[in-house]
Amino acid sequence: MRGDPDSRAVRVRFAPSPTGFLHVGGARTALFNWLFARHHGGAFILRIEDTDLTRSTEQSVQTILDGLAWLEITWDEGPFFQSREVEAHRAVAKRLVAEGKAYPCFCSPEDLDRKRQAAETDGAAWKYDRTCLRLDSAEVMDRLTVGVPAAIRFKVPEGPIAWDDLVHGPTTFDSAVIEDIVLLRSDGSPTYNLSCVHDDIGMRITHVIRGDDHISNTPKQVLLYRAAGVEPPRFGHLPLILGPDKKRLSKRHGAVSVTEYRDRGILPETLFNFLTLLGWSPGDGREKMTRAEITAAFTLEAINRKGAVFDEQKLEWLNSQYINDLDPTRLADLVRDGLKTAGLWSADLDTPGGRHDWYLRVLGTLKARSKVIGDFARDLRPFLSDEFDYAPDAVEKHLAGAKGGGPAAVARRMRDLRGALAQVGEFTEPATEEALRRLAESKGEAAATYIHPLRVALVGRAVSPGIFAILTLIGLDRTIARLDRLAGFLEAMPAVQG
RNA sequence: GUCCCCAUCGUCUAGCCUGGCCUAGGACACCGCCCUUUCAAGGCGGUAACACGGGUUCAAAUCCCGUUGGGGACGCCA
Repeated sequence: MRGDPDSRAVRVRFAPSPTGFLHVGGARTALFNWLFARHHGGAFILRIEDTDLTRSTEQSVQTILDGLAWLEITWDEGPFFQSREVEAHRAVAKRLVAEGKAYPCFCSPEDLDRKRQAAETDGAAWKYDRTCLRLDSAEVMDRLTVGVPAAIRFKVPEGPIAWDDLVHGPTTFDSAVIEDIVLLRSDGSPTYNLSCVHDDIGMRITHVIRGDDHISNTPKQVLLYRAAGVEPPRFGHLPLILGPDKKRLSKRHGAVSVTEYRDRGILPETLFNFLTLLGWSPGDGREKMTRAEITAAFTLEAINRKGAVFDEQKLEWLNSQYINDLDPTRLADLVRDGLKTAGLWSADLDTPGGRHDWYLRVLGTLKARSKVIGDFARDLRPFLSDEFDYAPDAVEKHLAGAKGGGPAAVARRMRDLRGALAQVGEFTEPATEEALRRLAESKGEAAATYIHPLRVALVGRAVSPGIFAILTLIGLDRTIARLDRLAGFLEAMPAVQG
């Protein structure tokens, strides 16, 4: 009931201020609006709230647009720029003054700051003291004609303010705790609450869905709707996204911008799905869902009232699931840039007939254990280049360790293995596996004592996909070369170790 | 400080509106076992929560009140 849209077609908006990047919190707000619109076949409108000219930048607008596009949160109308409506906003403020619902305020920001600070040291709550409301009209005229800078304040009427929140249910404020809202700054520029209400009316917004941090703005806006003689839209306040310390997610928690997650190798479908699960669930236990499934299941009444901690580990888990589902061609597209910066890229990886098919097979074996796209540049190195280091933990565990009998014993096994592998007719997984196992058996040793050092020789690490898959992907010649390189390394080891 | 919001495993949540099916279900993480070739992946299993106190009721995680705790807002920012 709470969330059911009435007979009017649903019209919602996302209204970011372009003063930085697209924050995941903002993205989630956009997402829920988008989902609500799509679920009800309504319109999703994008409005850029750039009324703070000193902080708004064109670059930030672009970043926000890019972030939304990347997440495929598409808008039906806009982007509209709030700054274009400035004249209309001023007219509204002037009309309110004429109607006696607002008044000029000559208090300087410095004066107000001083009073605020004084109140704070007294431990008292600060609220504008209406100094300028008490001015007689002659005094006001005098100051205005002399050109004393004046802001316009809305005269907050007495009485309770209530609305039925789409998420929280009935919510009430006493107007006694609300100070007279500044509508126009002394330089004549409109402020947030005025602009927001005016534009929402103009755009015929039916549901305002935004973060919990806006709850205290809502009574002010309800007042402005009343003053305009317009029925307010429905309001729904989303719980905040929190950091691990349960405080509002912010930069000090690490990555918070959509772009950072993209650059780190989180897939857009992952972030979309994950953000959706922060404060909402379909109620039937499903977690990994397509956007169509999410859209179909989405309702506002299923939204939680409690803030949700952004769990990076779960995000990466979800991402690993999505990576595993990726088709090889798209995966190759996603990995390409990372390979280029790592200097591992060559055109024949993309050329059918070149190493393309082989490359796709390599990607296929690696993807099951990858959490982020960035993992691939690291894991692909031993396949695309002969230049890679032996990881210290792998050296210690499988080359130097007493378990393998020390470097000399390892060297002997690898020498034998080199010979055995060279004898293999067809260099396939079963054939190489059989050769290795037969060798180990003939020596009365565990296959693992051959496999581990071999892995270090081939990829330089203690972890990898199945060793025989790697072996065949790397091929006989390069395997031999790598075993030789390992032999040299082992020989030098005692000296290196001191 | 004032106002507002919130309260189920460490985390995301199901259940709450319409009390009984809840000795509270799922997922991430963690631990163990299996598979095995190490880690991972996969399979199986385990540890782990109704903040507290009153009340209503035959019966409360679910309804009411209070306490405590947490968060947010208190701008001529949006």
